[in-house]
Amino acid sequence: MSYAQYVPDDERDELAHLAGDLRLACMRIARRIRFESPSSVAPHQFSVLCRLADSPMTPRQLAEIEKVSGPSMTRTANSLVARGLVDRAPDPADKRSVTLSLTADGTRTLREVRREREQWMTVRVGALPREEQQVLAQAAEILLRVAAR
Amino acid sequence: MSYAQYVPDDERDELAHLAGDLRLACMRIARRIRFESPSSVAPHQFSVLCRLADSPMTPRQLAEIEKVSGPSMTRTANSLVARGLVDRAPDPADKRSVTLSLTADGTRTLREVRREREQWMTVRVGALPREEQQVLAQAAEILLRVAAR
DNA sequence: TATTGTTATACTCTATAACTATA
DNA sequence: TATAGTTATAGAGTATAACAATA
Repeated sequence: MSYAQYVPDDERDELAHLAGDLRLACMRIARRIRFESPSSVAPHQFSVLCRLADSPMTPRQLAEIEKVSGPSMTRTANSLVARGLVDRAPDPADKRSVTLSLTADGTRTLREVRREREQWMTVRVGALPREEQQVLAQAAEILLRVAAR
Repeated sequence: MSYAQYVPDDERDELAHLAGDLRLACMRIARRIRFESPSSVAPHQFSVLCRLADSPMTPRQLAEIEKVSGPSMTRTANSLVARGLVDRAPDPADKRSVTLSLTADGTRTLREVRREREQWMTVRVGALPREEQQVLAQAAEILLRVAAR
């Protein structure tokens, strides 16, 4: 833990305050986007579609990344396959394994859902003055790095 | 919708891009904080504790704010009352109504959970260079306003 | 008659344990 | 024997409909 090292009290307070504000803002925004962007795919389904958009994967890989159990991922995958958004193909090399991938319909649906969700943020950021948008542009780059750590 | 007015194409693209990045960053951060801050209270319980920390409320008010049904809120409140984090008191003026409020234990638990969640962000923001922390400090203030819109 | 809250019931997503097929 | 995936079953969360008590 990097807090063993000496940091003046007021700087630590400032950092804690900044971290607290950022966490609160991110969680509130995420919550409102989830609530206020009515979507045809549930959050856990959306996550899976996003992963599969990066690359096709096995159920096991998806379960590990999404931190859910194997049976849960089977269920989620089943619902997406049933809706025609995901394709389940047997692996020719290893007959125990299957590969999940987005269908054309899945790709289109994912794009639509993303656009709906972005709409929430676009409306609000668009209403801000130019200078604040520029601050957010710098912050967005930093926050994406933070999210990836 | 404010997009009826004329905005040059490249500015609109920039805005869409900024909004997209911000949404992605906020949702990823929120997701990781939820996943990686193992807490004894589930997300929906945490939300209710936060609301009750602001002020005592009836189940109906909570259900409306949290956008869940009455019976769902009854269930959530029951679990929190059973754990001693929330107190359910009959309203002397209107005998149909009850008032939910945090117990001392509930207040303490809420404070602990918040600290755990802030820890995730504190570690990562603390690792950034001074200049980036200053950008985030400006951004935090703006984002809190955005979250409140 | 309208409102507050609860109970009854059902659906979804989650998990663990047991099972099948393949390596 | 170990691994990939599914099926079986149960536990929480959600919802709607029906009910009780009170206004």
